[in-house]
Amino acid sequence: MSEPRKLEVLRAIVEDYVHSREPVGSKALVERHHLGVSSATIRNDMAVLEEEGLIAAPHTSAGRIPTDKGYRLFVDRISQVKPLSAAERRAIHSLLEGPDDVDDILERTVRLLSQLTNQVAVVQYPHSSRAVVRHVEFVLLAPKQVLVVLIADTGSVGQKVIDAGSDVANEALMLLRSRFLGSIAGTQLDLLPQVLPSVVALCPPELRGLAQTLAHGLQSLSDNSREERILMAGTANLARSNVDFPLSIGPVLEALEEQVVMLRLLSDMGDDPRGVTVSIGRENPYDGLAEASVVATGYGSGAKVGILGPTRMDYPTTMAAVRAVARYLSRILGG
Amino acid sequence: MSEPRKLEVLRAIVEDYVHSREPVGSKALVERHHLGVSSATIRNDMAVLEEEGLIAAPHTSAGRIPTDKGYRLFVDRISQVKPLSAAERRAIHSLLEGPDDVDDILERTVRLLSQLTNQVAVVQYPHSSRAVVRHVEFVLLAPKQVLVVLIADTGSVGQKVIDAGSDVANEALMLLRSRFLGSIAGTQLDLLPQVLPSVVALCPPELRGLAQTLAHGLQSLSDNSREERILMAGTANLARSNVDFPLSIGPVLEALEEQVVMLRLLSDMGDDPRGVTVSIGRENPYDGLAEASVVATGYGSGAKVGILGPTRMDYPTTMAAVRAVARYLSRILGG
DNA sequence: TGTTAGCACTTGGGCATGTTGAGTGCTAAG
DNA sequence: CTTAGCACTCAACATGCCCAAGTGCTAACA
Repeated sequence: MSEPRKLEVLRAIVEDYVHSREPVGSKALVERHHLGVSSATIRNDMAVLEEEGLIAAPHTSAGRIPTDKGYRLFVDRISQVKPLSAAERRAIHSLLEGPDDVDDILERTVRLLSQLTNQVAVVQYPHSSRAVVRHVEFVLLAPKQVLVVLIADTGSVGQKVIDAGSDVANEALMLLRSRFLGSIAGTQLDLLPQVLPSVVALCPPELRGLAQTLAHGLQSLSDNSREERILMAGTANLARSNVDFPLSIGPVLEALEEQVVMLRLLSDMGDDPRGVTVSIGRENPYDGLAEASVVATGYGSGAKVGILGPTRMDYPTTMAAVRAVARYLSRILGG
Repeated sequence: MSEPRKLEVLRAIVEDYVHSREPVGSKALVERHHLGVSSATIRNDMAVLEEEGLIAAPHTSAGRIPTDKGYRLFVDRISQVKPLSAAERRAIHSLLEGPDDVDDILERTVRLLSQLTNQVAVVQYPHSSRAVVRHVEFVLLAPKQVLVVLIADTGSVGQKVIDAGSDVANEALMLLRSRFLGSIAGTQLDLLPQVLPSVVALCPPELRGLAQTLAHGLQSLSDNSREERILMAGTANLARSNVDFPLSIGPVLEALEEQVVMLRLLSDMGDDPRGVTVSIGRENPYDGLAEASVVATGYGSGAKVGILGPTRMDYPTTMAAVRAVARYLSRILGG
């Protein structure tokens, strides 16, 4: 038995199955692909593939479908990246236009990616650990309520309403604002916990209580901006692509709603800087995603973009789309 | 035939059907509810109800199920609000605790409401048309990039990165900041379009170009904050509640993803200040929601909260939950 | 006039049975 | 190592049958 042909057979099975959504048999295989051998030979090859756990038969007399392991081998060794169509290139390119606002860009990115792949697209907000404090603002909303705003040089803005406990004088607030601003402007967000206490200590004693509260607010804002968030689009694709072949959609929706789960998932995936990473079926750390695959890659300074879909998906095309989108995203947001 | 009994029969049908998910027949009806008459009588009543379009039979020899019109009559005239359980009250009450931040509160609200009702919960951000400018901030991110921040007295913060075209001096920016701040602090957001031009006109000629750009940014921010957004949770409930009985979930997910559709839907619903409004099945203006119902009500100063679920839902309980949550929400966010 | 019992009729769902066709594994020959 | 041939398996489909649930109608009744 020839090793190359065995792989060729696996490829054919994967491709046919992805396309037809039905178990594929030896006969159909020789007809649709010009492998130069008979169906009997294919059958032998398939028996070997099955022994190796790369394909499986749903029941005795049906064709074979790829296993998770089979898909894994497929994406690792067999598949070649498909070039994007002109229309797709154009669509991605148009991402370059429009406002620079991070939220806007990410929003459009997920929409685009979900349309491109017909899957659920997910994007993680850019990491801001290297972000630096640019501006601090305290705004008195009500006698005892202060709005704390923290602006980073990345353009990300965090806001939070805090309860001061007692009435706050606007002058005091302005004083504290310039104190804080003077001391922490230019400081990395993740260094704030170390810097803030000393700022508080230097405040006039009568303002120290308020300063403490405000410092607390600022810190939780910086935590918050480091706390990663995700954006997604295309959940309807889950329902569409599974009319015939039910990947049970409930658990998947649950996973998608739990940002924590998705974040964990994305960050657990290796970060091969050259290409996209794929996590297939039961490889996923979350049970609800046992029938789903995630195709993701990093962009910019380490955040992830990707898609989630049924294990039975068109990996080459999907991978190409994810990679292309990530590249453009890096370019726009600046590496 | 007695009119009250007819309604009683309809109520029984709705309740049984919601509970069992199966067409309900005359015999089962007399067994489960102590209507004082025989099944034959019920059959007569049912024939009338069917003639009036309130119930329908899926096929000749099956029980009846309520039509959209039947549900409508049910919620309008028959159903009585169910009191919430103690646990539910407690859950809602705990909403009162925790930070005052609008985003946080709304986030927790949708989660709670989706758990309470086992449906998809939706909440509209509070209207801010009456909001007033509290603060304006311009931050130089890069030589030609300015971050414009607009803070309203409601605590809502809008941000936007704008491209200045040419290099910007920080001093100029600070000057403009105090000009703008002085002129528009206290102005209602929706009056900005009228006020901003005069501010620009009063600027020193050499800064007028920049001022114009900034004014433009501010205005689009105010538009943006008036532009309404929604938050939702519990989409997984769609899948769960429909394992047996398929409301085709795809179109519904699509609708949910299109904020425009949902906003339209919510605002099209009347705003009965005393109670919740229900839109049933084909009453919905969006085709994808032909098998879905929306239960919503206003809170605070006119924004909506509600849930979306299959037409076959437990209206009394759901309505009670929505109403209760809306009340608490109003209380927290202030009327 | 409204209610009831009785009954003939309809029909979807469950079940047992039969048939088909795709697909397999094995064997023996090339 | 490949191939043709063949017996075998089994899901999917079809057919026929029966049953239970449910209806509509009619005639009797209060």
